[in-house]
Amino acid sequence: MAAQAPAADGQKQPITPRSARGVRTRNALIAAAREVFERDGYLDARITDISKAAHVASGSFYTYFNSKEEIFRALVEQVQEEMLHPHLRERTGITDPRKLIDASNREYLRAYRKNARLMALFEQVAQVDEQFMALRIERGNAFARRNAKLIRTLQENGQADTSLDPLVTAHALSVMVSRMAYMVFVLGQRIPYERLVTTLNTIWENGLQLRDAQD
Amino acid sequence: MAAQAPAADGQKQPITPRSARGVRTRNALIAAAREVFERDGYLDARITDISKAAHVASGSFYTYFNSKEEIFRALVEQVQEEMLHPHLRERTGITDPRKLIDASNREYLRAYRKNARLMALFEQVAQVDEQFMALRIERGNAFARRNAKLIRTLQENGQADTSLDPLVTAHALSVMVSRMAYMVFVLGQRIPYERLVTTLNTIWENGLQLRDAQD
Amino acid sequence: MAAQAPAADGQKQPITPRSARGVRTRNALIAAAREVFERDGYLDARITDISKAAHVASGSFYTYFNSKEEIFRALVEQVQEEMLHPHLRERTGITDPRKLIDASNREYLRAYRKNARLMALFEQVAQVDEQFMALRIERGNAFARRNAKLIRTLQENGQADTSLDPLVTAHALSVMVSRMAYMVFVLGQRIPYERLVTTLNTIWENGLQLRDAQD
Amino acid sequence: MAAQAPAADGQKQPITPRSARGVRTRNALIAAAREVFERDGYLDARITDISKAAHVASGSFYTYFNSKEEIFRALVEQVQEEMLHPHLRERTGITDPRKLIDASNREYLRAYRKNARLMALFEQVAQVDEQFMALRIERGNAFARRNAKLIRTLQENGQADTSLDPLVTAHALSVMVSRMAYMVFVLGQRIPYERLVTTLNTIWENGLQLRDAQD
DNA sequence: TATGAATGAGCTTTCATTCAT
DNA sequence: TATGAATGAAAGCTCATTCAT
Repeated sequence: MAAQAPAADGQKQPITPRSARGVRTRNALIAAAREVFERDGYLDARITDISKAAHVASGSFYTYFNSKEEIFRALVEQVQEEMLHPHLRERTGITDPRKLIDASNREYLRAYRKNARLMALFEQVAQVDEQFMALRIERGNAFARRNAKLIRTLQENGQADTSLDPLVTAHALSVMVSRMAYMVFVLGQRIPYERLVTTLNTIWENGLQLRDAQD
Repeated sequence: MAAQAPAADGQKQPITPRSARGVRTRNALIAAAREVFERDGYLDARITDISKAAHVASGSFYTYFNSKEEIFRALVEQVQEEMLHPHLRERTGITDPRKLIDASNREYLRAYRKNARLMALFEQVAQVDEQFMALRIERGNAFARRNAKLIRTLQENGQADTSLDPLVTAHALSVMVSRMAYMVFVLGQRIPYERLVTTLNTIWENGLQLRDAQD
Repeated sequence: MAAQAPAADGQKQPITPRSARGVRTRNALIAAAREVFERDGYLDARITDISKAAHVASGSFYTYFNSKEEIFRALVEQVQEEMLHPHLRERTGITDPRKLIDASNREYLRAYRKNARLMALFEQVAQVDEQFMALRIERGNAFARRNAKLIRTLQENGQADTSLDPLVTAHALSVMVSRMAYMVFVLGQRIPYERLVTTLNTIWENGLQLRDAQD
Repeated sequence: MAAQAPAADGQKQPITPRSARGVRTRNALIAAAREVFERDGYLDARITDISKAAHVASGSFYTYFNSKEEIFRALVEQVQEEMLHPHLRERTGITDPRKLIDASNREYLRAYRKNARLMALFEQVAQVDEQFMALRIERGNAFARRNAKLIRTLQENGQADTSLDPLVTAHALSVMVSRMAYMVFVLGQRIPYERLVTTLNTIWENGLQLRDAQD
């Protein structure tokens, strides 16, 4: 009958801010975290520095977060809201596979380039934090499943190589794109943007042996 | 604290063992490092633990290495000797592109699977140590350049899609394979081995639009 | 170990206390440092012991200082404020050279005796820390220059041996006094105080061949 | 009846070399110690470095010495033999006080300058090693007693100021000379050599109010 | 809520000294 | 005697986390 259980499960007290000031402080901390993480890397970022960057006393950090992991997760959530779009097909109505592939790749690469420092950070954290790694894996799987469905449809329509395993293929083509994005935008491999897009598009299309519908 | 400069004759002391016993100890340390790194991860590995695993006193570590980085590098060098093979084509005499692709992918995936924990470790360290990352990039570039040359030849012989940029394509197909290896053997994505090989082979072949020589 | 450079914004963290409590702690550390330095000597003093003597945790030391050198320098500064007096002549109005010499020597020896342990410490640190040695040299030079001026005036008035180089003489007579102070008050050479003063006075006077103004 | 007691008093076994090789090694170590001490300072000198400089295995050090102190003492002894001269008066037959003072000061300053690095070292070690400090004190006292005797004689002959305490005066004039030598030859105070000698001579003579014998 | 100082576990690193060969 | 590696006690220093105000 208790409307609100008293949160307490042995942990401390990370608050959900009640006052406007609290909200501001919490947001300042998240913004500062992003700044410090991107500048120093996740591992070298000290909680102290985050507080300092947020112009907040070092102890105040613990009013809202229990650890570096926790604020990182908060940061990820916030960023995700910004980066999350409804699915391309639904959004744009594109049905031509070639156009869909092109649009997807372009959208992905553009977003990656724009948030390159953040993506580098995610890559780093995945190597360090198992939970975050698990999150990425799950996200990758979901994405691959979606693409697998598309491939399967194309195969059924006689538009794609039926010898390919849809799910494995979806994984392979996805990691190819994301890894190239990493190589170019994070590691700085010098490949002109348009050539990158075109090449990836072509490998997708060739790889699937995409052809126009038989109808 | 020191009135005078610290004797400075370059670096510290790490020696190359002169006695048989020294060689044994150094090797024991490297073996222990591998064990500890694979078990605890690079970041959580403590020098103390490496010494302990090698059954030597903590200070003995510093007889041969100055830091975790340094012993890691020594480990990499040692492993590389084991893993380094002459190039496949030269070694096997295979010239048929399909067979070459198949043989390459099989060899790579087999080696990756066999050393999966080590590869996971490398992935982690690359995120943490700039020098090591640079090393991998350079190695990746060299590998891609070799493959690009092969692709260019195929294009010239009319055996491959000439609209593809050879170097970018080489990079893309390489990262696809290596990243899938990571996904399967390190992250544990459940994909049957043979299906993995076949799918990757097919994407390579399709991707390049490989066809038999014209003549 | 760090992939990125360590945040680098110059030095480390040593802060100037903002709160009253902070001031107290910092002072407690300096007082403890003096205690430990005088007891164990500069070299054998461990930072741990200073913290212990100040009744703070070992890490608290680093809130205010980065090293033993640094706290030593803070100690010196604090002591200097206590020991610094305006110049004797200005202060007392004494003009008779004999009286001035007597007053100077007495004042110096009294202060030295009072702070003997500290002076011993300074002597030790000068042998160990180049910066501190440099400081003392400069101070000695300034003192000698002042005395040299006095000597030059006396020579011009026909009250002192004109064959003497004023600056070298000033140095020589100064080190004589300070070194005798060290010998007696630090090393424990048993010379009655009054005899010490009288002898040094006489050597000064004789040494300069001091005589009454000719007028 | 035991002709040779077995040395053992709980300490280890520092040997007096029996073989020619042993003598050579021991001497090489002492020479190397001097080199390293002068280069790095006493405190920063590591036993390891001394062995290295002597081209001897690190463990061999302990065949001849138990510690840094011990080899330092051996070094001092060896150096002393080189630097020890019979007393000036006996040696030269000089009796004129002025000439004697001049000869003494010149000899002292020349030797100091020649061995400046070593003298700097002694100064440093005295601040660190009580036994060595005691040694220097005793040596200084002996020297002062000798000079005091000379002063007393001069006073009795009416050639020196009888108001001076001979022993304190001897100390004071001695430390003046030795400290000026330190200042010039170790600390690098720029005073021309001849001016230094002359000034010190004059202060001695004036200080004692030296005059020709009355007879 | 905010502040900023205090805490102390945890790891690194050095080197004098020992010891098996 | 000589060798050169092994040992391990001692400090140093960092920073996440706590806490009194």
